[in-house]
Amino acid sequence: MVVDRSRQRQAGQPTRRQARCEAIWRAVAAIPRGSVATYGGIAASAGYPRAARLVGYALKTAPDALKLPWHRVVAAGGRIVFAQGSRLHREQRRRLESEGITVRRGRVAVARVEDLDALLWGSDG
DNA sequence: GTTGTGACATTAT
DNA sequence: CATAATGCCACAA
Repeated sequence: MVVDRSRQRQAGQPTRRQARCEAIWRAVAAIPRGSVATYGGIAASAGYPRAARLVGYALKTAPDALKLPWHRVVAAGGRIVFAQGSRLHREQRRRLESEGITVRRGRVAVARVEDLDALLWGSDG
């Protein structure tokens, strides 16, 4: 049995990044309509706690064909990560309000977002 | 191998 | 509430 520490991955196998991105994409796709989740919550739901930044990377590189509900992903405290006035900010706000979620001063008008992403991992929703 | 950066989070000040 | 410092994972130079 050969032991190649430097190149464990076989040719054609998915890279770590790809595997993580796929898990993250699935977690994002699982966000119920009308709810919002945090980057950290998605990372945890995907099985990678503390990988909130990776969620951002995954969303940025996500193929449009997946039609992911990226607008349901907000930062801790329900804040929209995009700068107010930016195109993506208005886009996300518009999509959220389209689902009945109110946005005030760059934040979703949800009492506790943590409770929401908490129901994502544990409860059936 | 080091440094800088990014759709982030947490903690300290 | 605003800033700064760390931690986190992955990528680009």
